[in-house]
Amino acid sequence: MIEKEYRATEIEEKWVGKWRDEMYYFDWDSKKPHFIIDTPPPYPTGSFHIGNTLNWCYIDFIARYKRMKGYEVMFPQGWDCHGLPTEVKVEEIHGIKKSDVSREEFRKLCVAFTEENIEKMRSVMKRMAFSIDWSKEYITMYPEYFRKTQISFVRMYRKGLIYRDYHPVIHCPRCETTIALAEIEYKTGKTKLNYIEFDEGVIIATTRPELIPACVAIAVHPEDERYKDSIGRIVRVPGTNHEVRIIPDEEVDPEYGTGMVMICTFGDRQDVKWWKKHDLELRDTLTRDGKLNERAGKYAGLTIPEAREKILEDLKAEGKLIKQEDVQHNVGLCWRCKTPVEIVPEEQWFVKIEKDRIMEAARKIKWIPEHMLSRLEGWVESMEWDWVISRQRVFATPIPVWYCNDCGEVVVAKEEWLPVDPTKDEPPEPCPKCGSRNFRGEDDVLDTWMDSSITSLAVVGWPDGLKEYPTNLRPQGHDIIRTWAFYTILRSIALVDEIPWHEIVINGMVLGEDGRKMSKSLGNIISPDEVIEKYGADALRQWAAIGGVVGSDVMFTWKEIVAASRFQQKFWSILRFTMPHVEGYEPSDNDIEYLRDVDRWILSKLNRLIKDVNEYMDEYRFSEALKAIRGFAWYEYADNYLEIVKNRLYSGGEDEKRGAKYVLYKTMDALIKMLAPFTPFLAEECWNMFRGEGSVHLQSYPEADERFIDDEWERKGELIKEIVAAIRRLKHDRGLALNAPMKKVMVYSSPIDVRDIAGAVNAPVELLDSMPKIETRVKALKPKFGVLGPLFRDKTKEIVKMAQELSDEEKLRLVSEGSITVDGFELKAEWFDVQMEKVIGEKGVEILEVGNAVVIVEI
RNA sequence: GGGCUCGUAGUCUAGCGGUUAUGACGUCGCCUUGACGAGGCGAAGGUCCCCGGUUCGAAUCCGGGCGAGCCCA
Repeated sequence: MIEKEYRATEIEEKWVGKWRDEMYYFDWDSKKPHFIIDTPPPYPTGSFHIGNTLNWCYIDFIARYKRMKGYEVMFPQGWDCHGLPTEVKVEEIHGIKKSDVSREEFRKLCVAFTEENIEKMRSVMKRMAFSIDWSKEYITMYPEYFRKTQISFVRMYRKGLIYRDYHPVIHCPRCETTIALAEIEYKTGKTKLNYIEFDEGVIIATTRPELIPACVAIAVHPEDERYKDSIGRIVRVPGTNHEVRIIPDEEVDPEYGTGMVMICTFGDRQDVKWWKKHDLELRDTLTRDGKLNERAGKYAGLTIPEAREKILEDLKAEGKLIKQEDVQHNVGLCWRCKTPVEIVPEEQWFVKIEKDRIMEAARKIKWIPEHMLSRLEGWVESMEWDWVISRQRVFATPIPVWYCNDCGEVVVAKEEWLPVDPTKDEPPEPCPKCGSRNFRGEDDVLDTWMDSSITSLAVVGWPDGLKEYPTNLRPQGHDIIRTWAFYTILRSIALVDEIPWHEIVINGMVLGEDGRKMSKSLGNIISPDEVIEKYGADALRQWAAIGGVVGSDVMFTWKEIVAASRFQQKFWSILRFTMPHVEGYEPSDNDIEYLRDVDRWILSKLNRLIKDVNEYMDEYRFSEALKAIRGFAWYEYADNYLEIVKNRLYSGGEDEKRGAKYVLYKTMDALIKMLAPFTPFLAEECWNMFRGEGSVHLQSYPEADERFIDDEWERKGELIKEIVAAIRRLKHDRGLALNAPMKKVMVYSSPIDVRDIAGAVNAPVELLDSMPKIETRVKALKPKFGVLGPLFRDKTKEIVKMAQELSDEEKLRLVSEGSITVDGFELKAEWFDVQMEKVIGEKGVEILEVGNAVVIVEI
């Protein structure tokens, strides 16, 4: 006997323990068509969050579906390990700064920390039943992988796609180190906006007078009438012999200060933008410890605050400081020491961005949803400079380059030397230019996106033989179209001149129950573990499928989880009902002749469902697929079909049962299989009960059997269903139990099989050849004493008696005509509550109209 | 500020030129029917954001407005 309750969490844990990883291993030699997925390698934060869950659910639905459709599916899993957050976390945990220990030592701590985090996330992924091929796992911080990153660097360098140049970086003058954008803290403060005269009619406003020696241009808005004539003019920078030009730019705000702005290298990020855009000269006036250098002339050697004071003093003396006003401004501070950060130019490594080639490739890829391509398009068009790939950090892939200390030659590693860490390894050959063995290793490292943008190549064996390319599918979030998707396309065409994948499926973000993005500060975060613990992984997977269209943001709601787990219980009940009836039954086409109208009807509906679901799955429309399956199982199959055939199954003869058993078997088989990609645990448990052997996940996906799809059968079945529903409604309205027996049911309609109606409504049913004569009779006239009393006082009783003594014919006339005159007295219908009834012969009946059929019920 | 997406019942959502606008949750009645009360049978609930246009016909297409969200500055 099957248990009444479906205990999701218990059953799920059982299967997590039983399933073997080998079920999902990808075999290169398989003759089946291959389907290769370029799975996102998440950052190992230690927690697999609900956003990841949504993304991986989509991938798993696809992977499981494609496997059942006969594909050899590769669902690999990688980990994108390098990066600042881990460095910060490791410093926190060990109470150190990365400069306190050797690079090697610090790296080791990061690796150990990351390994722990990966393990935590892996266990959630296994608990979620993601059908990952763990034998294909890659971890970007390990030499096997970062060798690939380094090879990609070397190859692109040799192709002229990577070069070295000056580029601004953010620098903390106190820590004397470069920091990342993410490491800046912003603080609002007050400062003075200084109006400074450079030349007659050229007054600029600046909050950074100490950077005047770094001024390389002056900008005005091209439409600004005040300065139209000044454009192109050359002026001398005060306190220097340096001359700069006045240039036009739309981004100058004419309302701020004088509408004339000094561009210096570099005061802020806007300066960097202008510097690039107008191809301006570079005047670096700061030393790395926060002082002015020799380019600042007489101010050289002063600290930034000292220089500011001195310069203002001098300008004032010359009468060039026109006025000063208080303004609010945002100042960027080093997150560690709270010193204001500076932007300084440093030599950096770049990857060339070839916009046209990238867009040409992007357009060859199928984007789902389509409009996501425009996000990439807009991004590519707006890019202002090449991709800076060097970072001043430790935990990352080393740049495989040395500099010759004797002749300055840049020595890029040969591929066979890789992997390598130039901060500790020497190149195996002397300097090719001067023969020196005296090198300085590059201590900048690579941007993490350099690791993760070759995943599509790495999963198919590159660079040690590219087994198959492009891959089939990239699934990822829309938040990283401009990064991960963009960089992967760029690198794929740069390295192998081919698109990375045929299709890209974009998932949305997960919103909290309040409809806002999940965040710690809003306190609306839900962790997958919490949901799994309460309702199990299948319920969470159903939420992911049904929550929304692929690509749109999806809200997390507990009620959706509850609805999902209710469906699981319902499906379990269906199985529980089915099992005793199909015990020992083997389906055979010979049983088709025993099918009755309702059997044909539900089989047609089932096969239509199979057809639709195949289509939805092919188009990644998971919510429609699962909705269709759930709707059919619950409302068509359970509520209607099973209710109708129940009686035949319990009380019918052996031959009568065969048609129903055939349906039960075929339906159960198809439904379990179609649920398998969505609810792998429930499906497996049901399969195990139903078939007793094998795994549902190794079965073929149901294909529609066109023989059974038939509009005519559906119309007949639909009519039977409607008739049963109408009779059940009648019983309900009369306060009768739904299985209460009735005297007789007569059906006048096009020919249908009424046998199953009899069982379902518990009454003999007769199909009529002709419409019987139905008459209407007044069943009762109930006097309204509230009306009669005031009118007739003591005569009331006589009136009532008179009415009741009317013949059937007279009563009918009273009702239809509104009054009748008896012995000269006019009786009015409005004095009575009238109850009518339909009669055939002498028997009172109920007449129900169902579509074109008439149903006559004798209760 | 730029780009993209979205405004449909109390809430969330489907439909994206043509029947009575889909479903879920919630609300309100009735019912322990031999799988399921986490169930069954029924009911109420909508200016399909606003204004214009195209069309025989617009929730659906186009333009404008208002509002929300996401990504990037």
